[in-house]
Amino acid sequence: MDLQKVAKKWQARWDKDNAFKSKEVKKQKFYCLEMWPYPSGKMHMGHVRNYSIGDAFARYKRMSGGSILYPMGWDAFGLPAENAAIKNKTHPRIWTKNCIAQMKEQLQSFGFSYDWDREVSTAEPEYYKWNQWLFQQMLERGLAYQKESLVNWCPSCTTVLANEQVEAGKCWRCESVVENKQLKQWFFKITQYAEELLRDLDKLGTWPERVRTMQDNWIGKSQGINFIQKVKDLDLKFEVYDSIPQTFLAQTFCIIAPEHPMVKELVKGTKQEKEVLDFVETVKQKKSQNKFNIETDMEGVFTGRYVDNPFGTGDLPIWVASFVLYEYGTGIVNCSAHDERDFEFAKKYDIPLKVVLLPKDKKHAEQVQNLEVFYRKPDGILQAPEEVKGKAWHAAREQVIQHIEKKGFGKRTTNYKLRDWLISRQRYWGTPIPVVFCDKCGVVPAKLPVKLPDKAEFTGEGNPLAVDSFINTECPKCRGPAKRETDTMDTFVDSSWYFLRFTDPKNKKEIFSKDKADYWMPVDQYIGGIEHAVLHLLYARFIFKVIRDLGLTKHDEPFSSLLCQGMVVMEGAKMSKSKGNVVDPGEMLQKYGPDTMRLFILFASAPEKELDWNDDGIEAMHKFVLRMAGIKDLASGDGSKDKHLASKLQQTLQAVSNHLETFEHNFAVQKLMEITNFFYQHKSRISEKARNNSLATFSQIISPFAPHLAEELWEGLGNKTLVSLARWPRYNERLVKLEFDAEDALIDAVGADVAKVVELTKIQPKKITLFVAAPWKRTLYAELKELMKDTRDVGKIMQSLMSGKLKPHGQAIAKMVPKLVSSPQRIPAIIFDEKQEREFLEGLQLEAEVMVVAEEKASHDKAKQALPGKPAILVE
RNA sequence: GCCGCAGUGGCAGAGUCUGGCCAAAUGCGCAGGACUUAAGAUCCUGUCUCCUAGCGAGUUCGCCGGUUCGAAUCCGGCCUGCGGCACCA
Repeated sequence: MDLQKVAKKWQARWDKDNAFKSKEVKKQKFYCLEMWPYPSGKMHMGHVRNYSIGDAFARYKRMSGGSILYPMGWDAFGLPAENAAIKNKTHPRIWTKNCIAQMKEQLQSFGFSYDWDREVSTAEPEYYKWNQWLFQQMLERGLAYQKESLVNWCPSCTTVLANEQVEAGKCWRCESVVENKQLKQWFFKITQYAEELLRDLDKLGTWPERVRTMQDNWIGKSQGINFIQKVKDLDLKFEVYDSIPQTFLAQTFCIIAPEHPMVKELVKGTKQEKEVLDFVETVKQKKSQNKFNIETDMEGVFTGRYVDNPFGTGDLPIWVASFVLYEYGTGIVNCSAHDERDFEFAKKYDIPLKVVLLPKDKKHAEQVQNLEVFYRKPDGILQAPEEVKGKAWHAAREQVIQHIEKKGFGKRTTNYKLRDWLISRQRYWGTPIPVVFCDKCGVVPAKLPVKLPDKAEFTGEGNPLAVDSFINTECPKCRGPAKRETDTMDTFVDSSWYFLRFTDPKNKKEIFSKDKADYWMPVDQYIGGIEHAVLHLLYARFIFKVIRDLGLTKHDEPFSSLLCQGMVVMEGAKMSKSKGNVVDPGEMLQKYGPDTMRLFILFASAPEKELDWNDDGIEAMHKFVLRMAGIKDLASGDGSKDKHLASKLQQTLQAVSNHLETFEHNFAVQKLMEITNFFYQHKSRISEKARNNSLATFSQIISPFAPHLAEELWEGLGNKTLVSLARWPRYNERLVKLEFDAEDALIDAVGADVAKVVELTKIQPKKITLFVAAPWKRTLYAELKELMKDTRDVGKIMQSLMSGKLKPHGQAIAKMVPKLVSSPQRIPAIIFDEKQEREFLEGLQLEAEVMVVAEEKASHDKAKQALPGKPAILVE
């Protein structure tokens, strides 16, 4: 079979029949979505994996009935296109269009069952117009705002970045060291949704735990106290935030971030002014070049000012300290001996310290008291305030907070690490931020859409939008002269609501129709890389909630179920050009065809785990695909295994269905291998009729994994329809059970004739069988039935015993039996050998009634002797 | 440092939730056989150790200990590896 030809043939047929078109109909809906790609032109293995997983699931759901939405589109704005344009002296639009065309062709050659009628691209005005509309809605509601602040600047991308896009001080895209700059930028007020974003994580029970944890950490909620403090000799008040306020009475000094504007006010006119401002400059310099290192640069200067201490424990000197985070809390912190950094800082500058927390160990306590060592442990004993004296640091928290509130020192406050989302970018290839600046009217929403000007120069120097022809415009309000915003939006904004546009991609009047969105949303299954655990997945949740608050959807969360597939690696290392271990899916596709590729990628690893690519593996899978294709040509046999085949097929169907539901594709493929082997192994005992019957079901269940081969097999059986649209077969419980016939017979037999049990269990002549049943009044059959059903443990034991596979030692049985007999469950049968028998009889001391069934006269006599008065029968 | 996850045969990777049909699926690799002039492909068999070769015995699932008649599986401690966050007071 020419697999390449087969693939092309069915792709053309699907296309011609428009087979995968989705409709809003009165059926159970299912929205399956993969994180859409940035059109770089070439797919990488990660894409293939992502979409193979998604397509298998979508195809399965489609066959299971119901209406399915499975769309695809392009996250087409972004830096690579612009950089490519600069490099190749072309226009990003042209470059992107080419890339999309290439990538679409590749996607289609893999046979993914997308509804291409819904294709959208963020770089088209039809799409980004609504991006701009959304921005203006947010602007109107104060959710989009402009602010001058210290921001992350990537010198290589020549644009600012959001906090989420900085990883360990480096740009997420190009890994350049990020600098700090003071700039006026546009932000989205994601912090307004911090609490809800955190709380609703609980609704996302089917999301991977680690994604939820990562978002939880990123939002970083903490609860503590805000102290309101007054500067001595100045008419100046400020707040400090303390999330661990138990040791507040140990506070002996106060530190302020160098970036804090209050520093200037504090030192104005003092003799420290110059020294402090110089220090501030040095630290800022270091930070902006990212040369700041907490280990070596823990420095500070005294401002000459004091806090008028409200606790009555002496005034607190205010220092400017390099390590204070301006962005967190209020940027000013009260310090005590019970924080490691503060302790070290105080030691370095000889600032007095006070201790309110001591360990139980006396020697240790003395060291702490003498400030020889730093100390803070949850089980440390608080010495102050009086109200909690003697209590543990950890346990006293709530009480201390109440004390602080009662005294009026401060008030309970919640703090988040989450910062507002910086969305402006100083680049061309993105959605223009749709505002104009008018001298008269201020910031005014622009008329939509604000199209990207086609004529632009891509030199790599400066923002191509920052040219007069684009900037100069007219104010929509007063018709006077005005200037356009030249920044574009972070492309993460584009992709924060695309799943909604897919529900109504061609709408010219609205961002999407509420009815259609309400029908399809939320996305039932979302699939994509873990690298977006915080970035895209947090932004999308935020924007979705904003959209809800605009009244455009009734749901709270966009993605009810999430799967994060693992990376594709080679020999343990991430595929990268520099390592030279990149496998090109295009080449592989040429060589093996789509079915082999898809099967291999699904089989090689569980979806959420790493996938180690190896060439032998795909070669082996290719053989397997050919093997499946060859089933139909096998010589047929006498039919003695037909029933077994039917049973095996039903088992496979059941297993594959379950594995598909739970994304255990690797196991599903394994089951397909097993049954394929069965066809081959027993070909001489399978009739042609049975084989063809089975093959029909077989082609249905391989359809999500190897759709092209499935169609070919299906057609080969005389079907004119598409197997991709066939109904997923239902499994037949009775047939699944066929394999357990032997056990059923056993149970039936036991009811009729105890002796038969012995026969059925195929006991060796040398062994004896003991049935311990209490009370013996009821038939063994009833006992068995009850036991098998009601108790797991005994049921399991029963199964093991009956199949003869469990052979516990006599001693063990002796101990086990009384326990079981005295409990509501009873053990009806035990099989063991002579040696065990002896141990058993010696060890057995039970009150319950016992019946002995022995196979040999000697064993029978022995048992009777050991258990006088117990019924015993001999089976020969 | 904090949080989360994992450690099973030559390799990849099941089994762990719910203890016993577990010497442990499946695939790769390896060995032998059939077919073939041969190679490849394909098919079959074997693949922890020992032997008298068996519905045989022994030793295994990171290490140590505990619970249990019984532990890869449950509990406690330790070691190792991975991921995320990290100057958040």
